[in-house]
Amino acid sequence: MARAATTSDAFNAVAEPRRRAILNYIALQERPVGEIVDSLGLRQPSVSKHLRVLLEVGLVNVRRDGRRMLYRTNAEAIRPLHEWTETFERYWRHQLSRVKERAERRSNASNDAGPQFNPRRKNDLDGSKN
Amino acid sequence: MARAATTSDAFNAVAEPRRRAILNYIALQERPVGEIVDSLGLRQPSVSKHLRVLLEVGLVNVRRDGRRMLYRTNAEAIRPLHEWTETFERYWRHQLSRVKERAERRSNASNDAGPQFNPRRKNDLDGSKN
DNA sequence: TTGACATATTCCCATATAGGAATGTATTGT
DNA sequence: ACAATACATTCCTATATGGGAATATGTCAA
Repeated sequence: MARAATTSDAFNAVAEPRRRAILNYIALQERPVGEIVDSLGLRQPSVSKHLRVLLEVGLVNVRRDGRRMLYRTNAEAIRPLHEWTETFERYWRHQLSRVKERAERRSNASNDAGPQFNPRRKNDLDGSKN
Repeated sequence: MARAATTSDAFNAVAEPRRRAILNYIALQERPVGEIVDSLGLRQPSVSKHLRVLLEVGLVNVRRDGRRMLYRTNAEAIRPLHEWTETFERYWRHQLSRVKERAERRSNASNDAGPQFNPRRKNDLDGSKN
């Protein structure tokens, strides 16, 4: 299977940084595509495509105004993300102290797992086969 | 260009629902991989791969305990997501009322853009030569 | 050492991008 | 009708995925 579609939910849709930038930009006021293009320095087709994704997952609303299309963030659709992240809020409150403890212990003995992320290098230099 | 790597940041990493499930599961207590596998009903290699992604973006920590690897959510890494979504909180506070207004206006006249998402069907049935 | 247990990694592949370029469509003004 | 404006869509392509299956790696126990 491949990665889930960007249009499958808000989580996937906002994974793309430009889409977040767009959402930020049109959160307060509805804006025509052209303004988004100019303000964010993206190409027009690119913006249209991003807006399409955002529209499909309900993260923005549109309204036509003459030849222009006015888009605006639908903040309500961001709420699920907010709520999911919120469930972790109480954990990081507690963890701040715990991290400090670790750092201090580390200055003495070394009984931990070492670097958090230290994968075997892809091209190792020793002569091991494979 | 293709989509950004799942390991490029927390936003991309948590776009995958199973990774969120894992983060939820190991938020309170560190757990060995096998428990995650059993509890979430996923395959072991799959869980290992997801944990690898989460580890690369700092969303989990690991520690070895004998033959087992104990993983735990690093809530601190979720904070950026929380903060980003938080900036929209004040918007949905205001929008609840606005949505209601719309719905009411809709019962009378129809001056809006119609359905929010109503794309041209992919395989149209009329004889138009594309 | 050997075997069992716990995890990690590799290989293969169908699928979904996101950008660039080109083109299509809708709306307005003349 | 026609040109201009504002967007949307299509086509193409390099790239990254996530699952399945198989295999590798690491650790403990006898």
